[in-house]
Amino acid sequence: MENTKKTTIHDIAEKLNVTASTVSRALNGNPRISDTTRKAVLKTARELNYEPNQIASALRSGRTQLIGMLVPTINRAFFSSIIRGVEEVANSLDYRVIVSQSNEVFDNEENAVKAFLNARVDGIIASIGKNTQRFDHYQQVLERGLPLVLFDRTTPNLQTSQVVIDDYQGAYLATSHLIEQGCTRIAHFTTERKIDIYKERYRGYVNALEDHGIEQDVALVFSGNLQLEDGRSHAQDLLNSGADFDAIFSASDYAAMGAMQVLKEKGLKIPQDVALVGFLNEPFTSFTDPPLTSVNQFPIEMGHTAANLFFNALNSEKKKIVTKKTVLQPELIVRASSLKKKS
Amino acid sequence: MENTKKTTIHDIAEKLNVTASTVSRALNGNPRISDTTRKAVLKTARELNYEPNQIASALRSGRTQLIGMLVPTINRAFFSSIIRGVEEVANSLDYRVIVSQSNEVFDNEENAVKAFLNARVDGIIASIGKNTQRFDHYQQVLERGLPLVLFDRTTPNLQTSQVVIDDYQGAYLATSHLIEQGCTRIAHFTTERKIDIYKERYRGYVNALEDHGIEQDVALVFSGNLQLEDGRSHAQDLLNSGADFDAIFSASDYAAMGAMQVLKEKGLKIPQDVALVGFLNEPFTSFTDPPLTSVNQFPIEMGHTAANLFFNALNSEKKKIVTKKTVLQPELIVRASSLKKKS
DNA sequence: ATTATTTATGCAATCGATTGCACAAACAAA
DNA sequence: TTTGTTTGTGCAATCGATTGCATAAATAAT
Repeated sequence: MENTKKTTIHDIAEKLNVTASTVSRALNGNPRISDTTRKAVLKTARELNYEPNQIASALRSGRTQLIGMLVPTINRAFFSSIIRGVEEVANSLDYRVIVSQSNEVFDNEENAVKAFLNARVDGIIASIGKNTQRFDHYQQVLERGLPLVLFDRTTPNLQTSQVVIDDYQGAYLATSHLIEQGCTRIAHFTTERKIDIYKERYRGYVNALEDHGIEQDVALVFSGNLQLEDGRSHAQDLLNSGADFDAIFSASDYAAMGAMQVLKEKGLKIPQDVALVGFLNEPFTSFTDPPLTSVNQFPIEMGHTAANLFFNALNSEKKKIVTKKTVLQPELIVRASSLKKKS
Repeated sequence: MENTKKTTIHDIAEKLNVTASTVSRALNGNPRISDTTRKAVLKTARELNYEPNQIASALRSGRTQLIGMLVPTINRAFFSSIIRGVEEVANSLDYRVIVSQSNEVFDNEENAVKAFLNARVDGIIASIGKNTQRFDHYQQVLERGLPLVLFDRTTPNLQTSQVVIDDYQGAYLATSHLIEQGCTRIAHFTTERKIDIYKERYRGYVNALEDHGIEQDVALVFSGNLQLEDGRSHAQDLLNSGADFDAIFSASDYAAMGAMQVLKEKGLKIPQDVALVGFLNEPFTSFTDPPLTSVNQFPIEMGHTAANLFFNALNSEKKKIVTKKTVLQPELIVRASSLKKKS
């Protein structure tokens, strides 16, 4: 099997009667190597089918060309798209991406970061788990002088680069849109969880109402886990409460979908009776009936941005590490579920 | 910054007045180390916050504990779920997963495999691109004696372990189900592409008709790219042709969705006028109106299986490499789009 | 022609862990 | 007691590439 013993720089060196140092330098474009030698080395390397051993290189140089990427859930469209975005930038720069998922469990998150460090990744790009309160593991990354970029779910407790979406703005846009469509009694589905993003969405909702001179009615705000089932029960509760409402802005597409189902079951027309807006622009939103208006977070672009911040940090390590917070602007994707007026 | 110079086995050795060899053996559970020494080593390791350098270990031992995973598109539910499945098994065995995507471009696929080899992964798990006709790059993996597991999109040209779904069976189930619902004029959306999976689905469709004594009408078979738009145009063509049909079995959920849209636009009732079944059980299928019957491929389980085959191959390398083809059974998820009878 | 400088390579240590072989000490068998 | 085993460690090479320092050869400066 091991007939094709891998060729090393020593094989090339031997064949050309030079040393491995010379070969190494030639291959790495060191200017102190003569043109003749360089060409000979490259030629022989090709002939012998030489492929550099990145492990050996990594051991000596300390650079593995690996990025550890940690997400809560790999197979959710938002996160897999971000992974995709990161992968695209990383690959173009000859870096590879190792992925792990925390499943929102703190221990998994901690272990994954440790595993990344043991694998000697050159840095980490991560989104924090919902229940994470301690950040020692991330702090360690920074203490080692490695780049750490947080995306979407971040924390002010870590002094490091971040990419987030302007959740406030997304919610503001969504709510304003509903108001422009003539809605005045707009319910909101949110969550009690301590993640900033939901607080921001709530704030955007409240401020948009205010700015349009609509008084907020706290009876129209419902808290839960923002899953499909939560949306269903919130909608039931809304209907049972007898409260007056003509729109729902949900901080999640799933909950919006649950509401859509219940409303349709009760014979209500969307958007005529109740206009509906979700959040995240999940792939399914364009396939519902009616298609669901939502807020696009541009996850692939977010991945690109995260990767760019990563490489910025990686290359500026010499000096002071510059931490930068990038805020991306979301876009409201208007679909039939909220379009009461012909535009 | 580099205050915390990483501790190595030599630091531990020095502190205990033994050699690095002893420390290494103690840490790796070598039985030739005395209990006292082992305990002392472990204690000191903990005290000094020792973390093994996997790169050094990899260089010497030849094992990186890395799996290269190649998919056509990271951010598609089917593939991201498979990644998730692989990650779960790999992480539990202290392996990490590097992901790359080919975007169905041959060059990308070739480069990704090369990059994996340079990173010295311990093996590769991959799904072949749609347009791939040459397999030299994969052949090289095998020649190096590395495990290679193909999933979903495989090829008979490579002698290696594979996991596939029984596409034939999935299509057979889907078609039979439509027949049981009373449909006899069942259209089929497929593609001309040379991938086995679509041929198998077509075969399942044909055989199910046959087995139920229904003559196939080739006028009801449409070929395209199985995207939403293809589904739409096939549906238009079907309607325009004036052909008699009471059901559509599409080899893709997207195309089925396109058809659903057109049929609804034309005022046809689903499933009363036309029953509809898709394939792949995309996340959106449960959110359409009516919800779309589809064939579940159990992607996470497929990932588990692929990972298990991988580790089997990895551990049996000594002897002859056993190549194993695993065929998973799909499940028909019946939803309202095809339910004409109350069950 | 002699000294100074540049240019192109070689030498040898290093990154951190692993491992075959050797060997002293402790113990068992004769 | 003497010989034979077992047990526990050490020695030193090795994995493959990188890199600071030294040096010979070639070229430039005086």
